[in-house]
Amino acid sequence: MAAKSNYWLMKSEPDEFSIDSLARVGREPWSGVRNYQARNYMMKDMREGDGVFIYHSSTALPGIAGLAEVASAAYPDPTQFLKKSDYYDPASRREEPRWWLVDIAFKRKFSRVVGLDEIRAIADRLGEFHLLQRGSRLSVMPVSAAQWQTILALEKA
DNA sequence: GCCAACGTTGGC
DNA sequence: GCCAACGTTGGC
Repeated sequence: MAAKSNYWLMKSEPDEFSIDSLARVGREPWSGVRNYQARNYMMKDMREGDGVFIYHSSTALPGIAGLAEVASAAYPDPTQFLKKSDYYDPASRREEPRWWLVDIAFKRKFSRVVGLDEIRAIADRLGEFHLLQRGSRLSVMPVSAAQWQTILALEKA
């Protein structure tokens, strides 16, 4: 059996949904992912209790803003069936939903945002990391245990 | 606001 | 099945 990652990074634009939003609500369905690779990670590989870095994108200081954990098994993203939703997908059918998600629960806001520039500066210690790959756009990606620990230490640095 | 990179769509 | 056009992402 293939080893599953126990750690993840999930991107969000803080104007839409931030670590503070998550702290406020406590728990949130991670709706709106419309990329098959990102969906597959949520649908097939995530397990309840897995650790999640919450990453803020498209903002003045892009970087990791805090920690969450996977709080549910995967289930169909309800927004795909809502005609008024930005995430409505007319091609998806209830008998065979195309888009799946998991719930995410708030764990901790970082004392400071660990910036993308800082993470990039230690790229050689992190090894292969999708976030740092050229043209990276994936919004849900695996993080190795070593990367998880290294980035947690960076917060305190 | 710009633009490079990427995924998806659709004509053929 | 190819690939140009298009829309989106996301850092800068």
